[in-house]
Amino acid sequence: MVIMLQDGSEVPVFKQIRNQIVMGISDGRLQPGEKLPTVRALAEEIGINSMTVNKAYQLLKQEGYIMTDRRNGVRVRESFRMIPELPLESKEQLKQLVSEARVRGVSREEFMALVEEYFSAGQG
Amino acid sequence: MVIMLQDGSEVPVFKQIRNQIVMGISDGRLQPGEKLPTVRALAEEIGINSMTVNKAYQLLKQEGYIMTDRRNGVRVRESFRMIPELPLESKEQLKQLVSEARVRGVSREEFMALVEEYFSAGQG
Amino acid sequence: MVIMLQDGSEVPVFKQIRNQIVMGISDGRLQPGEKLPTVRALAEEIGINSMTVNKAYQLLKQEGYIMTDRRNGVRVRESFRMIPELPLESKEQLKQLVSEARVRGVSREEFMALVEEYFSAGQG
Amino acid sequence: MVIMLQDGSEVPVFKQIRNQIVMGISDGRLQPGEKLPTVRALAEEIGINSMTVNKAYQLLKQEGYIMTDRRNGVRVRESFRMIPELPLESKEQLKQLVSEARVRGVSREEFMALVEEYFSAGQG
DNA sequence: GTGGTCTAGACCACA
DNA sequence: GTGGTCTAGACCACA
Repeated sequence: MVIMLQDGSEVPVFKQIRNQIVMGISDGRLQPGEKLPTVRALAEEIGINSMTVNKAYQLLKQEGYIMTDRRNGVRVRESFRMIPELPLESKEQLKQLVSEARVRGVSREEFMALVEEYFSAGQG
Repeated sequence: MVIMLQDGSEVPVFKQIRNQIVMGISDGRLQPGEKLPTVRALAEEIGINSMTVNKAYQLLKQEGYIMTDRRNGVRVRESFRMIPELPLESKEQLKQLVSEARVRGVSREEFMALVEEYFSAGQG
Repeated sequence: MVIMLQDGSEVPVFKQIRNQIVMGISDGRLQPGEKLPTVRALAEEIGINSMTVNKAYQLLKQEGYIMTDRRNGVRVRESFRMIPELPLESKEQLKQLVSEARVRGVSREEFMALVEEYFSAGQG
Repeated sequence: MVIMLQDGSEVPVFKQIRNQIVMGISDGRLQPGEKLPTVRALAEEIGINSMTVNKAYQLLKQEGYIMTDRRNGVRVRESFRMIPELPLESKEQLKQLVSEARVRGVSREEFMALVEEYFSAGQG
């Protein structure tokens, strides 16, 4: 999976990496148990410092998405055993996005269509 | 409308203010043409630096949600003349939220239900 | 509260800081809502890099013990709303310590006495 | 006795092996004088590098739990001749665990109950 | 000033 | 080689 950094983004680099890996897992480009590039390899590939990759991996590990160990490098977790619910913070973000849509005159249907589209991405 | 700042939030204060005003407009608590408190008044009410409120107002003005004139202070715009579409950045955020939901095992239906709920908030 | 680093310790510096702050909260030397030193101040006081202090604070924040914001600096959280249970990892550690004690011939009573002593430290 | 490695654990493999053997001795699954598998045999059984098993055995030997001789291989010591006291480091760990418990609202009684449970494991 | 991010570079334990 | 830690130093947005 290719990680693409957005250049002028507000989102910090380590968060962008984290986000893209979560998306990769979500749409099936990254399979459970699949090996991720080593900290150094990814750092070199993207052209950033390895501490930054490390930070992204630490975050993903803490969130339960990946596992790191010195024997096997970094791998996507086999099972996520998370509560099947959006975290509160994500709900707040969604609420904000809906507000945004409403104010701008985006209809419920159009918004739903977007959600549909994103939900169907990747593994259908 | 009361602005409530979240204490330990990651979201910067100026952004919180901006977000809550957009939500207020979205759910009808703030009507088109309605007068907003002055920068100084709001700053005092919330107990923060007025530079921060100013920053929020500047952003809202630039986004086309409010307008200021020297005689009438700050008011919600009568009409927004915006393209009825989510900005690209918001779309990206939504995509990320959907990924997050999918990875966590939140179903399309549950996600849709949340969207429904938020869309119906306020002006129903 | 004074943070004391152990020199030759296996425990990484950022973890030592984290541990001592948790102990400080536990025994009442750090009160809910109390202000902690700034990242830079603590770094200088201990004589280490501020990134390391930052790392400790990030961890504490993520665990829900402290709050950081640009207005108020770093503060101990008012309420912890955690599940009143030891995390699995801590239970495993305790199990290991008990094994250690048993093998070495430390009696149940002696072990309990230690626990009592530590439980009574500080706020009695 | 079967050694089970935890996959994504923070605890290094050699330490996991050491810990489990100590627990085995503690709860009676390993008897004084009992023969342990050779380094190579255990390494093969677990599927790891024999250097790692060797490291675990070295540590156990140095701590006085096991002994090796060329003729009889590796065996659990008959008697441990240790001071019946927890090493300082273990005491510090226990102190930290108690802090953790207190901060999280785990009562003295609940903590004691855990200790009881672990003390009673195995040989009752 | 304050927390947060990022880099270049070094070093370490583990495997 | 691999993840992890730490430093010195720079820079940024926010307040």
